[in-house]
Amino acid sequence: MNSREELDDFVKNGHQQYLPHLSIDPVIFGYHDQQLKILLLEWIGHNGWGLPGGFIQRREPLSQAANRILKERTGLDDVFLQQFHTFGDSPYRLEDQSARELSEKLGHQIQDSWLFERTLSISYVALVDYSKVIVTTDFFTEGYQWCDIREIPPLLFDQNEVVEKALATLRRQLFHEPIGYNLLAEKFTLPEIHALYETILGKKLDQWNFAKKLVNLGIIKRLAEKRSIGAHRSPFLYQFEKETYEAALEQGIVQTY
Amino acid sequence: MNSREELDDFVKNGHQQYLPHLSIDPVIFGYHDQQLKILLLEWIGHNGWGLPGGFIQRREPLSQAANRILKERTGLDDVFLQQFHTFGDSPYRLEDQSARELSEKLGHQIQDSWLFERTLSISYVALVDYSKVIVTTDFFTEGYQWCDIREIPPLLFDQNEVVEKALATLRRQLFHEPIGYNLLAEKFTLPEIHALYETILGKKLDQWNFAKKLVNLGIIKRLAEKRSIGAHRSPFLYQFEKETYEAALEQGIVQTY
DNA sequence: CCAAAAGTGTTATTGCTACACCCATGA
DNA sequence: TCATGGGTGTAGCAATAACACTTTTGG
Repeated sequence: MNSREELDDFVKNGHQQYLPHLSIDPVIFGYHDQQLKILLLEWIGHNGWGLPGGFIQRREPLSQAANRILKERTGLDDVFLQQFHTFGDSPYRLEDQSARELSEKLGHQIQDSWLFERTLSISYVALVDYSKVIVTTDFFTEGYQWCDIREIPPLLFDQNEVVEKALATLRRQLFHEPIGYNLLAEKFTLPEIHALYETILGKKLDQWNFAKKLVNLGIIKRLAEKRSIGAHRSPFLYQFEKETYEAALEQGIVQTY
Repeated sequence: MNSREELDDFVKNGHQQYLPHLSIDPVIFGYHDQQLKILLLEWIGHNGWGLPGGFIQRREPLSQAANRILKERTGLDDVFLQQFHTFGDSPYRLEDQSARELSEKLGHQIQDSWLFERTLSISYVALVDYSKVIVTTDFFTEGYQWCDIREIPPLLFDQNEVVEKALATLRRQLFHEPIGYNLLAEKFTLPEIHALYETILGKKLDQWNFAKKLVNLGIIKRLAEKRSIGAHRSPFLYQFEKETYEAALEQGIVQTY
């Protein structure tokens, strides 16, 4: 996967397998232990951090490509993954400079490559448990970090803007879908989901009101069981209400006048 | 613009000017006189209706391309236009069949064209006053209709799904932005904007509650003036609050827990 | 003065916020 | 029995929905 020959071939002939001018760039949020981070990859040459990305195979459905790319980088399947915007305005994306720089870093002297052409970025948000992720870097990257969302460094191209919009999307979705699906165990306690929401939203939420709202909206329901957590009162267990949520997905939010 | 030579050239060499594999397909909603319609174009050969569309010039920013395409078809500038999804999953979009059919209809025998390749569709919603529109068809279309949204016929490719999602987007936006901006005069009456909202949402709204909410949200404000409308009480005039709305645009909807 | 259109008021209900308070548990 | 974390109640306020009511206007 990483030999120089394969890389050369990818740079020169990748467009036979992949659609040119398009990339999929997922912003992968990782939650664990009340911390929210995003996955950044280090470009070869140590000159900058950027989002993971990938290309769409010529006959591969778009959403399948997004899932494949997520799996290639994280090893994970079946997580929250949602398209949120296609970026094609930034001046950075209009210049071939970016890919040319990359070429220099690689030590290649390639003048023509599909990678040097203008590329629009179809962006997705993903949300995973980063303690379960095994990161695999790609051709152009050789290191990674899970970076706290409050400490994001300047990224390549226009990706800081992409990350911002991704976070806004994630926060909005929180109110309309059971996003914690793959972050919490099948049965979870109120304090657990409460911490998750607080961390993603970046603010304190009243426990009681929070619980009442989630239950009222029909997103979660309380079970009869409790969990023993040692030296304290045993919390009830909850589950996501999958039917309610899927119905809500159909309709979207129905605000009324 | 419509000669056979030009068309031939476009089919054969258009990819030198435009990005292949990508199209912009705006769903153009037209409102007038309490009717909501969408613009459909008739494919050459009278075999089906579809959405207007266009391609992105190689060095043209995406949003500029969307605006250009809207202007080319409708003659209008500066209207509500918003990207909502990039479609790349439908089986129709994966087959080259679609463009090949088109070629047959054109009477051409072209075997290879960038137009025959897989194309992802970056879709936009637009909202215009259809009484102000002068429709111009493109290379591949030769007729048009403003079709009531309740009577949409089967469309080409996966475009029925696109239209549905567009309408959902439009209805959602209604609560977050002063969408009527280009549909109503600068100063308008409550009954006018009320009718607009009812028509777009497809349901009755209580006048009084509606007005109170819009004013509370700070989207519109009442002026001191009234308009004389003949044999009835003179309604007050209102204006959009542009500052409030642009601030709201930045933040998105801030739901709280 | 009447019909139609526009605008106003009022109430019941719901939901949200912000607290204060009580319970369970093992050290 | 105490510290800690978990769960409950409620009062006050704001938003909402439904509906009845009043005002304006030209004919």
